Amino acid sequence: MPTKKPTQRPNQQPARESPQQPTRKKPQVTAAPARRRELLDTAAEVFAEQGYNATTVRKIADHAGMLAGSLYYHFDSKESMLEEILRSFLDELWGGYDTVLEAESGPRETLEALVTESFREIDRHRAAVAIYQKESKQLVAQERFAFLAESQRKFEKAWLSTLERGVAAQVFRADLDVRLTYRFVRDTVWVAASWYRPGGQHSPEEIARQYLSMVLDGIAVREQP
Amino acid sequence: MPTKKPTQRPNQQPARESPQQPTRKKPQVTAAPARRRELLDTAAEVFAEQGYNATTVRKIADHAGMLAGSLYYHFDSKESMLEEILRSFLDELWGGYDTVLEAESGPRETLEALVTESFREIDRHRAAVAIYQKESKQLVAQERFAFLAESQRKFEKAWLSTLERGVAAQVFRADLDVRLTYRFVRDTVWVAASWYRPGGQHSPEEIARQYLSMVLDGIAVREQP
DNA sequence: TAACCTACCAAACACTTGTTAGGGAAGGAC
DNA sequence: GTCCTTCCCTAACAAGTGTTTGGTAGGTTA
Repeated sequence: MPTKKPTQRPNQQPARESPQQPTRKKPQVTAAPARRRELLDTAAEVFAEQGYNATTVRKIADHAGMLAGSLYYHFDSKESMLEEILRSFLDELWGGYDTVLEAESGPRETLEALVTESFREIDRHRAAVAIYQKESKQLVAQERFAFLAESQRKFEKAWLSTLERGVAAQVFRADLDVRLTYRFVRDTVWVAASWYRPGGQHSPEEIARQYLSMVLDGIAVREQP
Repeated sequence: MPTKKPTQRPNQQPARESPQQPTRKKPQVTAAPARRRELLDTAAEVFAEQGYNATTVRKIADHAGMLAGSLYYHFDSKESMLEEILRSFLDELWGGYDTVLEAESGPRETLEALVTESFREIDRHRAAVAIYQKESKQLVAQERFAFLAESQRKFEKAWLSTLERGVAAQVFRADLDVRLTYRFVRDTVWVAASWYRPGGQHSPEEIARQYLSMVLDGIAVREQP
């Protein structure tokens, strides 16, 4: 009664380059990643829109055109979907961040690059970012999501050290509480994921430019000589 | 911490013959507000900490030292608790905002007053603000929570007009997208509820002061002799 | 004294939740 | 053809969900 017509989709390649062990019924981790990613993407959309707890596996299955039980052919559990979504997002995020940090530019250039990179990630992983924002606080308590805490520590260290370098180099103001500034910049950037829509009138780089202009120079008109 | 699980499978059919009886007294709306507020406060804490959907009425009852069913002596439903929490918060918020707006000060003073008032509300209604931040987006769709949408419109109007007045008066920069600036300021302020803890080392006014300093003047050092 | 009200408990109810077994259609491999 | 793998469906399960009903201890009033 509550089920819809399952949509048949033209199948793709049966990529099979690695002969499986005789272990039965566990294709989840090694199966063809195409359909897997597809399902994870739709799951991420629903998670982001309705919240993780309010999202039932039946809703995800609906959006994917299949039934709830069928999801368990691809994934171990609802929670493992969430974990994989967040993991792959953080992996890519840190790929970009590490590149920026290893460049060892000046503090202002580093901050600009971090902000720009962040908006690019929001552009590419809008759903994952929204989920991260909403749920990470409750998830870090679980052992399974301990990698979130580690990421947060790295994150804080990267931003704080950049800000402190800037204060030392006298390019950032010294009269501000650095931790407050950190939270200010961090939140300012990431909250954008809640309203940002890819394909809008502003590119990620353009948004980053304006945000940086506000954060660095403020919104007040400067007194001119 | 007594936890029982009396769930049973087999069906039962107890005698049930309760015809039209005089409707039971429903003191929910008119009862002594003391206990009511007490329960709403603990409910708000749990909602804020665990998220509305992840919070069961049994958890709320646990925190209040009673059983789940007993909550229904005071409230109609779980949802009505949420509604009352958000309603009373918004009522007080607009009490403060309207006072600021009716003063009709200059744009910069108005913005400063709005930000300061916002941090005061975060200080007084931390839980409600956190709930509002997390859940309002999904709630506005429901007719019951239409008052959230109305509040958002008023909110946006108040901030946007203040910013536009400031641009016209040449106290705020004209080269920025006003809507982007609005979201920037709005998010910057309210996200603070996610990490702010009352009784910390910074008073709401002090936090407002530093935030305003960053938003208005930026975090970069100004070039000055 | 009895009647009444307040604020709770105890126990269930109907429904939803994530999850699991078993099965089967489609298609390539042999 | 037969075998095997992939991918999904049908149909249930047990635990958990918000909520309702009836009852009751203790205080207040008549």
